Amino acid sequence: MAITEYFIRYLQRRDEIGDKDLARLRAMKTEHVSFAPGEVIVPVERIARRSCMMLQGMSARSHQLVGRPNERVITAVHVPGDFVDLHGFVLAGLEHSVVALGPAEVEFVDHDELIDITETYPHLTRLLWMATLIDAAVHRQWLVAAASLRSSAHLAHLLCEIYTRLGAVGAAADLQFTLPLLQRELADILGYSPIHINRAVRDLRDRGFLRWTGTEVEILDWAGISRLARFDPTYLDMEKHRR
Amino acid sequence: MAITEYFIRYLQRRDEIGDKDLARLRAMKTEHVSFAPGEVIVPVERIARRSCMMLQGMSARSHQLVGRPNERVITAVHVPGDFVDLHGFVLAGLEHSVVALGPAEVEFVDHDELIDITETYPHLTRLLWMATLIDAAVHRQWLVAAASLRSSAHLAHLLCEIYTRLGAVGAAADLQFTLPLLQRELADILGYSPIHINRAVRDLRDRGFLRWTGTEVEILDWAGISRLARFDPTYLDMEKHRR
DNA sequence: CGGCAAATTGACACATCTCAAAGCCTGTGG
DNA sequence: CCACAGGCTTTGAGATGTGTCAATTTGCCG
Repeated sequence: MAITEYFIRYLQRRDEIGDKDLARLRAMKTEHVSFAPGEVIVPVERIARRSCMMLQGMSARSHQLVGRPNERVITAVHVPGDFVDLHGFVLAGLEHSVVALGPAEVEFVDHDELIDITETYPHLTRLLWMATLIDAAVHRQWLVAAASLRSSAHLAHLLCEIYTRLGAVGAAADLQFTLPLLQRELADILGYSPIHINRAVRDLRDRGFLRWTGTEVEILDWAGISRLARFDPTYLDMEKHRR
Repeated sequence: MAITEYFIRYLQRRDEIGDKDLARLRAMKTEHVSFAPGEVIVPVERIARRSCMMLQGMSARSHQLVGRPNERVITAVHVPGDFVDLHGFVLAGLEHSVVALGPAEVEFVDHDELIDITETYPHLTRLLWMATLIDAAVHRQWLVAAASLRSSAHLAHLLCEIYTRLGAVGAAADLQFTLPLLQRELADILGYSPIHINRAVRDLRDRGFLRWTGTEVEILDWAGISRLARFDPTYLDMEKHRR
């Protein structure tokens, strides 16, 4: 199996990749696996031996709350092209699990491959590093959104971000996309109760910002919704730049 | 000027550093600069040419809200030993500024030094990468805390984290530390109004968890306060581990 | 001693949570 | 083809946490 072309697009959007680096990427051995909605893709573990890239569908980093077995917090959502738990390669392990949101397909990569890359391909190493830093920038933006936006605007921000990230790798266009998330999952992501999420969805619908039936979302007024969310994609670092 | 020994302690706590790597670290040229409370240490900029390490005092990553000039959100707090804006080396720039909290001293490092390290010292590179990933793990934990804790517990979590991080580099002990933060700054960090922060501080005091006068904090009941905050330092990744 | 910024307190408004119930899809089995 | 079951979505009403505004007190520094 070969590495997902989505991830190569993710990188090429942000920097030039030399022929040798590209060849090394394409030579990475990966294992393709499919998951049903809600399945655990990567469990909490102290020592990880492989990491996974998102190929189809979406996944989430899920933090179980101690002493409250029915509650969890989702701190990241991943779309095709994301190297989901690349950080598990450098950290001592993951303090969260990765779960499928809707049906999902991923490619697992052995850490042996990553060690080889970091020993011999410095520029490629910086690009992998970059991918984890963009995740961190997204975390920061979520903190900003949580502290500064009310529920409807907060939800709007998430929608703007996901659409932009899908669009960046060619997985969405024309202001339409598939969002395989239950309202309960949106609640875990944004830190509200499911009931409040429902009201926020209705609010965005009532304002004419979007159509949303089942898992299909169509944004009707991008200018309006991104203004409400104060969405500025700079943090996604999507410009080409020498790294 | 030589690199801060605090940062070396930060790394050595988490992995063995070979003699060559250590020598390379100590050979890094740095520029020592002091800042007054509230001063901008690193402005928002599209292309950074150097990064800074915290030497004394504290600093914060401050996000200015567009259209609301008097509001900001703080997404990270840095203590001695932290490589504050190392991520600016790999990203196209910073989407936030770094400001001094109280009087602060930092060491600036040219990115030329970091390029050299990433080209020639793979293990040291992974350790620098690790430092940025621990910052990201802290971001995630802040997201979890924001979504799952009420104000007093949320404030308690911040105090537990800062004390633990200070202790990890030998900058605090005996459950006492200096916290050079105004209540207004705590509000920007935790996403509450300054008035509500005040109530949370009083609550923690009233419960007998701590003494807090001016910038001096003394924790009287570590077990109690860390239970309230559901504080588990695993995310700080403070165990030795081959990276 | 005076002045100013920060910390503290009170009262009320608003956002969000919880509990409870009703409506709506979708898959399944008769 | 219909009836049912189960999970998800939607709605309502009251409780709680937090924000805002206004005023007072404290503490520091000139």
